[in-house]
This record gives sequence, structure tokens and C-alpha cells, in this order.
Amino acid sequence: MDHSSPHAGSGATSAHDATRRALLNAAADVFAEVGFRQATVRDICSRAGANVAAVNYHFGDKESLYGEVLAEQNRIALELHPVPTPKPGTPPELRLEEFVRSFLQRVLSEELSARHGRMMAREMVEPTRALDRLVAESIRPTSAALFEILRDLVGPRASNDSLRLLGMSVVGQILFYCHCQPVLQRLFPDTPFNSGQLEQLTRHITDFSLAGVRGLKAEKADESRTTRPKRSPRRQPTRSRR
Amino acid sequence: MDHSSPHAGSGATSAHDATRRALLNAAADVFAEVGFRQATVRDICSRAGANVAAVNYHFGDKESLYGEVLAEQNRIALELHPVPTPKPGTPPELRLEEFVRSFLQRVLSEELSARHGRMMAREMVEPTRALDRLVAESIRPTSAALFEILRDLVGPRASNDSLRLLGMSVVGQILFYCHCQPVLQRLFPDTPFNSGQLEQLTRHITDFSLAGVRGLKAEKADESRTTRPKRSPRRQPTRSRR
DNA sequence: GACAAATTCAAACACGCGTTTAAAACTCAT
DNA sequence: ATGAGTTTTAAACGCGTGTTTGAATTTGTC
Repeated sequence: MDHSSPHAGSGATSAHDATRRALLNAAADVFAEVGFRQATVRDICSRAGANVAAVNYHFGDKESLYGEVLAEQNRIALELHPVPTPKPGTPPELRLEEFVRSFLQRVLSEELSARHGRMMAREMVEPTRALDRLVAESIRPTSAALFEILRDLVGPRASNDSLRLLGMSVVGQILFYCHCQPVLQRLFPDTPFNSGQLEQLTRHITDFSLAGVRGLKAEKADESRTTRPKRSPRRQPTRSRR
Repeated sequence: MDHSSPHAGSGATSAHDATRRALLNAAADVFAEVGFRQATVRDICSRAGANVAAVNYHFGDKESLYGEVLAEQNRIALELHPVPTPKPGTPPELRLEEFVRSFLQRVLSEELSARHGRMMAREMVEPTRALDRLVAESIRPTSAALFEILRDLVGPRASNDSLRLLGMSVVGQILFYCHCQPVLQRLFPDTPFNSGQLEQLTRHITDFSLAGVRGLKAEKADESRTTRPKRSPRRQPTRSRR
């Protein structure tokens, strides 16, 4: 009656964690394909060649398995394409490019888009309890690294609000390809965005963003010189017809 | 036994489509809150003050109801904030601003973010069979309108690939706030992105994107003059450590 | 007011889900 | 070889799901 289920530690080096690994692998595929709620432990166990009860025996329940899968995929992605920590003195333009490149590789590269990328996308739009851990362990540090680059790019006088907006513009461009793949496939059936041209994407997003940042800097400087901004005064928008 | 269920036409003007409307309303809330698969017809009917069988009687099945809800919310959003059709002669800069503003209002405005915005976000990341209709009726025309603006912005010499990349950069910035709200709430708990500052967002995204487009135009011109681009030659990236 | 059609209702059906259970199979130091 | 401890197994449990059913009720028309 007391199985003393080994749900916690992972120190045991016996042959039993072969099925543990098989479960983690199968679960990563299934969770990425159909999401946490739509995934069934029967499907996972079947793909792992294990009994239906295996998930509960090895992980306690489906949600704990999901948490471990998410954490592991996140760890793998960060090991393959870590958030760059460039040597001091690297110009912020280059640091931004490396940041964008590693980010894109983490969510879109051949090896990672099917699992990590899709799981992240799902978790952002339809969060589970695992999102908090993901934000703390991965998203917040990444965000901090980006803000450091942007701070160096626009100078110390930029407000936190401006920096946030800039960061969103950069990350938004990246995640778009992760979140909207089903739409992109339908809109441009013969233009694959998934793989291969990550380098082209990196260059476009970096250049576009650098130009955007410079534009904002110029506008700010313009505003500080003349009270009236160059274009589009701060007025109410022309309300859409009707 | 033969109820001749009225699943198709909507011409009947009897009092019975009061429950039809109640169902559509309740379903819009539920589908937006928890998604199509996680939603239960029991919850929907309960909120609509109707019997469990009401969905099947009035709409055939859950999926047809979902399709009608999605189409209606889309129609409402496009009526409230249509894709702008500016008078001829309007400079493309202003047309881009109006495009961004209407797009943001459609997915993030107080009245629409809870329903239309969330349903769209879910449908993009976790598509149902309804996505094809959505792409055909709404997303493709919107995309075409954006490309027309961008074409006027960068000139007729821009390649289709460049235009596509630019469009993604613009739309990515917009949809980011729609897709990543759970993450944003955790990252910046005391900075609401949802409502109110849509105008600030509009201005930022427009300015950022206009600067980005100008930057790309300048770079292109630069490349056509000298064979060697100004920075970052087309080389392999410095492979991340390990 | 009566009658046929349309609509609502409570109840049940059939199925898939995560999880539990207790026995069987396996492992391995002694 | 033995037997305690670990892992796997087949079967079942309990519950929630979308849907169906046939009777009850309401509605619209003459």
C-alpha cells in the first residue's frame, strides 16, 4: 500500500529511469503537439511504450510531468542557444544582433521549434501553473539582458517606459513567427518561415529594430530642441468612420 | 422524432432566437475565457439560462456554435474599428498610423479585447477548423491592406520578400500585446498594457516601424551604390559557445 | 379555444479522461 | 535460491464530457 513513490529526487541511477526518460520524451512531443489539457496520459504512455499507470507512478500526476517536461525543454534550449553574454566593450548593435539570433534559434531552430517553441507559445497564450516558474527562470533574465542592450543603445536618459516599449517591439517581432505559424502557413503557403532562413530573419529584425531605435532617439532629440514634434502632434486620432 | 432543427437559416423572426442570442453571448464569453476545447456546453447553457440541449437544438453541435461565435465577434470588431480605407492622396505614413491604430483597437480595446482579441489569439496558436474562414474573410484582406501601405512607403522596387518581412515586423509588434498578456502581467505587474494607452502604443509602433522602414530603404540604397554593405557582411554568425 | 408545430426540459447514453488498485513480474544483495 | 523492495501490468473506478431522447410545454394560427 505504501509504494513510497519516487516522485521527487532524481538521484536513483537504477535501470528504471529508462522509462522515466521515455516518458519525458514522449510527453514533450505530445504536449508540444496538442497542449497540456488536450494531451492524454494514455497517448503519452503508449508512445513511451509504457503502461497507463506509468505517469502517475513516476511523476505523481499529469501536471507534474508537464512541469518537468517544460523545465527540461527550457534547459535544453538555453544550453543549445544561451542568452549571449558578450565580452565587455562589444558595441550594443552587435549585442542586439546576437540577442535576436539566439532568441530566434531558441524558439524556431529545427531542433527546438517543434518542442520548446510550441510549448512556450502555448504557455503564453493559455498559461498553466507552470508559467510562473518559466517567467522567473527564463523570461525575466532574458528580458533583463535585452533591456541592458537597449539602455546602452538609446543612452541613459531614456525613460523606463520608452525602454519597455522598445523591448516589446523587438520581442514582438521575434515571437510573431512562433505564435502565428498556422496563420503564416495559410497566408503564404509556399514561403516557409520555420527553418533555414533564421539568419535572414535575424538580420532583418536586428536592422529594423536598430533603425527603429535610432528613429526614436532622433525624435526625442528633436522634441527636446523644439517644443513642437516633427510630425503628428499629440492629438486625438481621427475617429474611424461612423 | 423529426424536429427539423433550424440549424441553417436565420430568417425566423420568432421569439425563439432570444435564447439563440443568449447562447451566442454566453458562448462568446466562455470560448474567449477558456478556449474552444476547454469550454463546456453545460457552462455555456447555464450562463445563457438555457437547457443543456439548447446548443444542439439551435446550432447542431458545439463546433458550429463556435464557428458562428467567431464569425460574429469578427464582424463586430470590423464594424467597430474597420480596416481604414483612406481617401486617395493620403500619405502612406498617416495610412500606416491609422492601420496600426485600428488593428490595436480591434484586438486590445476595452470592448473587444476580452472576446475578439482573446479568441483570435487562441485561434492562431491553437487553430480549429474555423481558422481557414478567419484567414480568408479577415486576415488576408487586412494583410493586403498593410502591404499596399508598405509598398507605397518603400517604393515599387522593393522585393516581395522584403515587404513580407516588413509586414511581419509591424504586425508582430501589434499582436505581441495580444498574445503575451499573461507574461506581461507577470513581468510588469504594475504596468497595465491592456487598455487606455492604446494611443501611446499606436504612436510608438507607428514611429518605430516608420523608422525601421526608412532604415531598410537607406540600407538598400547603400547596398546598390557600394557592393559591400555598410555593416555586418553576409557571413556565418559566431556560433554560440560549446 | 383547439390544434399542429416549434421549443424547452429532465434524464439518460456512450464515451474518454486521469487516477487508483492489487496482483504479477522483475531486480538484486545476501 | 531466496525474499524484500521496486517496477510493471491489466482492470477498474469515478467523473465530466458532448450528444440524444421522448415527453412536456409554449407558440402561432385559424
